[in-house]
Amino acid sequence: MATVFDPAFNYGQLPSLTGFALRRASLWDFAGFGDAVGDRSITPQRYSLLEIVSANPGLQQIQLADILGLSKAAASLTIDFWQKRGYLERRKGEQDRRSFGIYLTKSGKTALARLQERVQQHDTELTKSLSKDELRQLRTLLEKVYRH
Amino acid sequence: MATVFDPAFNYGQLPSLTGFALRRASLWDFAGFGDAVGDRSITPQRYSLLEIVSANPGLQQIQLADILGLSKAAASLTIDFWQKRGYLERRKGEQDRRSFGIYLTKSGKTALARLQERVQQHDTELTKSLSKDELRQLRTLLEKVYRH
DNA sequence: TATTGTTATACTCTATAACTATA
DNA sequence: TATAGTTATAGAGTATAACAATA
Repeated sequence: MATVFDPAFNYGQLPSLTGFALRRASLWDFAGFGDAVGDRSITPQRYSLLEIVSANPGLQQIQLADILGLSKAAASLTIDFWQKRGYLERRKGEQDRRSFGIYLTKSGKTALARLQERVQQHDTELTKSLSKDELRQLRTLLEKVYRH
Repeated sequence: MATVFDPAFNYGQLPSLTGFALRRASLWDFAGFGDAVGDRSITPQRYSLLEIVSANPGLQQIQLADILGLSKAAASLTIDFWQKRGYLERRKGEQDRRSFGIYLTKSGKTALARLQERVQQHDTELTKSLSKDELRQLRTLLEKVYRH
């Protein structure tokens, strides 16, 4: 699939940019993600929401939107996506009846466990050319970049 | 803007994934790119095309599409974007009159030089929390990831 | 017949804004 | 009046397919 780097061409200043390297690595990851989890409609973005719901049961949709950097409309649609599959449910808030708490369903928990395995495998595959030590280094350096 | 990481929430398994870290760093870069170059319609993707044309004058559109992982239609539109600004031109091929060679115009060269400066600054800003040595390490490790 | 590039069309993902229901 | 969520709509950016020109 997607050409990530073709040595036959000159990339000009691009190889001197860390942003370009980050983008290529990220696209490379993205390109294999859907196949790795066995369903191309499951994107890293959608998977992230499921993970965050799992780790923080009962969040409001607007909070999920904030965490993921989405509009509330987009968050709503992402929740729809998982709800249609029976993995997430909206529970009417008891104190504040305008809002919902978002929860994994029982089958959502099972499905997520299976997804986590495959995502883990995919991630291991992504970084297979790195030693354990190099992997730890990479993660530390990446965190320094975005955790300003 | 965009929340990249909010310590108030639990990110579940996500922080254990290198792919997730790559994505966050890349989005963080992307988020500031348009403002850094002073024009939000200039995306990393569009900038990349301009760079590659500059470094490989005369490529066919289909080659640019290949390098950037785009359809030929998308490459055509990206070239349109720059051509409308007077930065790129299509020159009819002399041997093969079906195709064009893509070239920077004179004002394109000037504009690119200015863009390169700003992109460079943006990239420096992106990685300002890393020492020279750490930056070199990061680049080496990233290359290992996507240059399988 | 095959290939380069353009155009038409459609799809996905996103945001904004208008709306409903609660507060 | 303000807020949580939904829905309508529109705008990017992408791909595929049909097309024109040329090989």
